[in-house]
Amino acid sequence: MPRHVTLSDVARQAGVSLMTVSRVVNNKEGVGQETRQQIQEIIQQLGYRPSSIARSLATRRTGTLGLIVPDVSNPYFSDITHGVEQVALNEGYSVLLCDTDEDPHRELDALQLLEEKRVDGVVLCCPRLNLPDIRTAIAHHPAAVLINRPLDNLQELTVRLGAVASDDEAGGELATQHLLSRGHKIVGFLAGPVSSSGGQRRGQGYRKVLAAAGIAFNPALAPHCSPTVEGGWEAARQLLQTHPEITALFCFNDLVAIGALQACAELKRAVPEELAIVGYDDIPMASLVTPALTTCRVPREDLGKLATRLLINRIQDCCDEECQDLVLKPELVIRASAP
Amino acid sequence: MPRHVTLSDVARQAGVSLMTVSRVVNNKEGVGQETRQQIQEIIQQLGYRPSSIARSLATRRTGTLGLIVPDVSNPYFSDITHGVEQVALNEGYSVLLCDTDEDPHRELDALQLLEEKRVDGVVLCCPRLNLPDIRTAIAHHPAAVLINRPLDNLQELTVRLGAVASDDEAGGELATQHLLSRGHKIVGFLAGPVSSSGGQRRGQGYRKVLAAAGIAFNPALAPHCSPTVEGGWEAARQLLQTHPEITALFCFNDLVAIGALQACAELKRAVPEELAIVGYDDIPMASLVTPALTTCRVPREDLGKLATRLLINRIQDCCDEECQDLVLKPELVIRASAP
DNA sequence: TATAATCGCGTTAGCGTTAACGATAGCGCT
DNA sequence: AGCGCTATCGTTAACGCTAACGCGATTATA
Repeated sequence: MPRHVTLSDVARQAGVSLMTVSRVVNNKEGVGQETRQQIQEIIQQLGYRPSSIARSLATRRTGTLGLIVPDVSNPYFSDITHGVEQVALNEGYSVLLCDTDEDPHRELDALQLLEEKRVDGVVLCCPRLNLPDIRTAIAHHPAAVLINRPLDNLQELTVRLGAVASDDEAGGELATQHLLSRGHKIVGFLAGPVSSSGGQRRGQGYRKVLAAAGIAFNPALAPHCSPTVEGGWEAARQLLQTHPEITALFCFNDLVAIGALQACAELKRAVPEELAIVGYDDIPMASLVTPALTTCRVPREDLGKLATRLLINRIQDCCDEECQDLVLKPELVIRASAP
Repeated sequence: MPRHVTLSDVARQAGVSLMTVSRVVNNKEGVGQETRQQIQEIIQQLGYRPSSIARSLATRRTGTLGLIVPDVSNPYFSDITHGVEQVALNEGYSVLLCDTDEDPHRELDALQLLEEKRVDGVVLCCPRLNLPDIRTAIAHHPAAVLINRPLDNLQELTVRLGAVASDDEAGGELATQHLLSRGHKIVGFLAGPVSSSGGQRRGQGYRKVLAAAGIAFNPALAPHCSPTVEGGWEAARQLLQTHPEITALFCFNDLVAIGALQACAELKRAVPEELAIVGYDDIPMASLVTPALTTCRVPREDLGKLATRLLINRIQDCCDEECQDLVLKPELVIRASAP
């Protein structure tokens, strides 16, 4: 590996000054047509590539964003990542990815790492960290956007801050409303983990719609469960046996809904004829099970895209007032499991 | 945003020279116990964070790896990404992610970008680029490892090179052998896209095992199809109607296999009783459809991990001869669709 | 014609860190 | 005392680039 070609190499070769070459490289004005072309040729010929790090040191900006996710191999986060990547690339930024493996401690480490790398901003996705730690770690960054975590009282920070989230309450309303509009009176809710704030918000939507329809909320119809196929299977089995009067089921997420489907198959309850099922997220799998799942589509890629646009706005300091704390509405996708 | 604390700030505050502080920061020897402790305190107190870019400029290494994937939102690649991330973090590297959106042109751009960013090495995952372009673009990088692309005649390059891949031929053999061992005589093969080298290698394994069993290969039983659920559905419908004597089907990937499952449901052919089906990849969905898919598990995360270890070896120049071109064996996962 | 404005390019001084070498003081040993 | 050795610390010069200013020559303006 011979050492890289530098600006001065090019300058010497062309018989001009450093700055002239620099101006050509960066497409800045102040160079004559003739000189410019000549320099461009020499750049080509020598295979010169500007050093991003030297430039960063001089300009005090890196053109790099940090992205912190709990687990890229989770489709939920990989979709977000994909969205972030797209917008970043479009706007001329690159993305330094940090996978924390669902470990809050690593999240903190990542935040520090990104600080040393002097990224221009950070997208912090579904942080598992507690608020105080987020606060102190984020404070040193020039800009940051949170995904799926409310800003709470972080506004006081000097960092340019933003947040985007999907509106889980609206999602819960959407799903429940759909079931009621199809004539169901007794609607169960597999609520997911107790600690899930997303599940809580979906539950709020569920109860709100029930209340509006004059139906009393019955806690026995809304048991918690782990957010997996097995969790859904167990909870559905239990619920359907103790409360056979249920005609519709709103599930914490699609995996839980698939578990419920399996339980129905075993209990010989036809879906959707005897029991309608609605999931949440619209993961790719949702459309492939039989019957295909009616579900709430969370715009994951859009979350990533929006967060990144917001972040870049913050960085470039064109902070429109309106986009401080954005919320994306989910969309109901109607399929065979609850037509 | 006040400007960052620098080494000289700390040095001034502590009344020592720059280098002394630098030595403390980097845990190098040559500093007295007392001085060291005192400097550490000042570093804490001032909240000093070393600038990775300034350090990179001085040391000519960035501690960053480039990862190029066609699409992070594809579970196949997000699993690989996860593996890369894990090993990189463990070894003290960070990862600059480039999502090319399946566009060869972007792949080239990414390679150039990473060059300007002066990454220490690149993992190039399932490149869609043609060989000459890969060759020239990769040549400027200090080190590179390819995933799922043979080195061919790239060895001549001066870059430290490596490659890892999953052994698709072995996978094809595994699947076909399993079906034959269960007594099947007439085994179809949904071959995937014509251009897929992976599909070709799986087909080689399929034919090899057939030949070994004294069964003549019949091209009519191995149609191509697009690598999607729909592609599998169409091809399976067609094949099963024209060749009802088939009792087993080996599919290009799990999506195709799921398509085949759907076709069977429509054609009233019971799986596995009347038709055994084997998929490929073992995506999360494979275990959730009914019946659950027997499939070849490709160790995606391991691919990423191994590639990264290989790359870091190359970078640190401890190139064991043996690990130039590694191949990972897939594993057969037996489930209900072909017990 | 004098004055100002513009264009094309060069000079200088950093950006924050480390490599390489030098310098000093203290210590043990003969 | 003289010698060398080590431990501790400082000095200098990069690393490759850009911001900011400077300066002469050409062109527009009064």
